[in-house]
Amino acid sequence: MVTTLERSTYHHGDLRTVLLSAGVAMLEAGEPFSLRALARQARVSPAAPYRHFADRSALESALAVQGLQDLMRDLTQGRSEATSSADVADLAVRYVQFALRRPAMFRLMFGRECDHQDDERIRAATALHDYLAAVMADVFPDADAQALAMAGWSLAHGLACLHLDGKFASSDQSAVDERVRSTVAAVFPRNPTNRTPRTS
Amino acid sequence: MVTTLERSTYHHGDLRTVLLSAGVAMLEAGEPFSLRALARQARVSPAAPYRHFADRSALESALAVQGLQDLMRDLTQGRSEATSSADVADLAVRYVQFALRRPAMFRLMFGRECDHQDDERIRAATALHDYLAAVMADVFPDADAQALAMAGWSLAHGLACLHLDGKFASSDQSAVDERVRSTVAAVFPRNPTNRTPRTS
DNA sequence: TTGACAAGTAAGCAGTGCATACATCAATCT
DNA sequence: AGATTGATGTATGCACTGCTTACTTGTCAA
Repeated sequence: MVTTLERSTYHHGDLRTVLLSAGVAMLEAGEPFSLRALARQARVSPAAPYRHFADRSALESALAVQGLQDLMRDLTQGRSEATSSADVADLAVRYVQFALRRPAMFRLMFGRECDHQDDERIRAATALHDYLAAVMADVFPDADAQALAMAGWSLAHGLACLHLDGKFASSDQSAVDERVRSTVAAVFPRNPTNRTPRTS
Repeated sequence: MVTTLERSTYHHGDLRTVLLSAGVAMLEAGEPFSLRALARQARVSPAAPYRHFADRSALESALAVQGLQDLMRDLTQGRSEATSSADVADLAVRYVQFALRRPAMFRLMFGRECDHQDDERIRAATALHDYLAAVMADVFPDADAQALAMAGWSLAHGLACLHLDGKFASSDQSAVDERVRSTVAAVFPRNPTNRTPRTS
């Protein structure tokens, strides 16, 4: 007997969302992530999750969507409409902070080949890219916002990965922040014209 | 019976290097990588590799060292001493090409937390960073080479990861190259003074 | 020659993803 | 009301994984 079921009803109620939130918690805690462990935590048989997710990668994809939305929230919250050159560095700092604070989730989101058929996932990733491009268009109105968005995202992503990997000594939290900020400043030009927020 | 041993000698001869090169080949081929599969390919019992590697992660670390050295070779070869701003973009292109050409190896090298005790691995990574810093010092003699090296590496790494992940449509090889080049150009300043090669 | 040691093997553990067959419940349609 | 049916969970088992322990085999040096 693999699980002692103390549940009164046969049906779980809302297994899918329970699995997802348990999965998030499991990634947060850094525990080894597996379908069986998840089922165990939900007090459900090892095969039950397959009623809600085609396979392991589908579950991972769903978790990745959650992560992308969380990341998006981290990036957007607390930012007013006014944008300056320093805001770009702030975004990078938040991005790296997310990766270091939730390494397992970050790796799940980016460290494997993802399911490109998953509409929700594509939407979440696209939203992130679009937001970045909008910020860039605000800050650098005379430059190619798409190219800058790609550069900014790539730079932040690379910083996050390399820090996660320990390629750069990441002793202190604030030290990392400072390094990210100065790295971004090294390649991103100063805000040329401090415009008012765009009206559109 | 898990393996039919047609080997004449009991001892394999040079199992360690055979395992390593078989591992590289396996990553290249995109086959699922496992210790047992490796042992199978070397026509050796599943426990034999443990004579040469403490555990799976030690083997992976050794493979990652090979990958880092290969990457270093890709980056350094064909580059003359003369350095211009475009050379920086070239390095990024080569970096991304490496990742796209050998995705499994690239993920092995960077996609997991690595063993920071492995001296050889640290040395390989440091060599890469130092090389980059030297190039930056050549191309931008008036700037902070360390910061630029970090920015350059992060940018290239981020581009590689995001392309691998399919975050940017990577239809054509040359299209990817062009995009990488333009992205780097978007944030890296033009070469201020086209100096002669440094003499030191 | 022999004894120590390195380098293999055999067998088995716990854990994994996944497939199949079966049990149970809840809602729907006569 | 009562039968049917589909969704949801269970039981069981397969092939595979990393890893450990105990054993065997060959090599080399004293």
